[in-house]
Amino acid sequence: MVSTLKLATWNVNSLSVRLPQVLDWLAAQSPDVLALQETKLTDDRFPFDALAEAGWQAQCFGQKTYNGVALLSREPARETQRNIPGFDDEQARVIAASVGDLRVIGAYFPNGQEPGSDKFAYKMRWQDALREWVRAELAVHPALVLLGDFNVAPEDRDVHDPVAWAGQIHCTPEERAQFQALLALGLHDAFRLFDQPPRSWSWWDYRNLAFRRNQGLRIDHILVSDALRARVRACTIDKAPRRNPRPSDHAPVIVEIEAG
DNA sequence: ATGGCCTTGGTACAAGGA
Repeated sequence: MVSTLKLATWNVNSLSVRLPQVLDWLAAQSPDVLALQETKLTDDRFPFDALAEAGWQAQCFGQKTYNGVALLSREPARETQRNIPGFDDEQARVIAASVGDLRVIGAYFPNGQEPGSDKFAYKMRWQDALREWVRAELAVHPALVLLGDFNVAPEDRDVHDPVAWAGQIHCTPEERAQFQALLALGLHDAFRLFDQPPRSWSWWDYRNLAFRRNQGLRIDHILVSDALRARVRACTIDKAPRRNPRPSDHAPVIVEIEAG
């Protein structure tokens, strides 16, 4: 029997609010690794105990009110790295660790707010730094997964209404070029390694009945390195948690990788 | 319609998200 590793990413929009849903989802899906974004918790408030009781190890890197990332895993994580080395950042957006034979980088990319804004410039600068660090990580760890909330819809087919969104945040040429520059390091969008249903999104606005109308964006991604590409068996978006009462606005994305 | 929802902080509403 060939065993597979299951990794997932989920922007939970407050781990305090979503903890019961995260525990339910972990029990149902039993992933090997779950990368969380927007935990919105300082590390002293991280729910280690509830997760440990359910059998999950946790590495966290949080801050008050905004951002915050974590890696949950069945097996202990090694060589944990918080944020991008050499890039001075007050915002908690990256947590990386080794699990099994994989290097796993969980990331919450800046939103960017509006093209031309200071926040957009930060989004670009942050991605320049991330890319150079990932390049170095790939040289040391060829079996690498970069997953998280990338805050970019890579192509028009990742947008429910490409005309309305043209040039808007998440859809600008600059953001899409950044995504392509990541792929150019030798990474692959795991979701697009497979035939997928049309109109597949990972985020739906809370407003306008957007989920019911399936009006969303695919902005949460899992990139796998060249060395892993042939081992990827599936990549899916799990819409079920978006149907929960009080859901996150994002759905989890899951990848299955043949064990090395 | 520069909207509509959700979360935090904090206790009214502003900021941020996408």
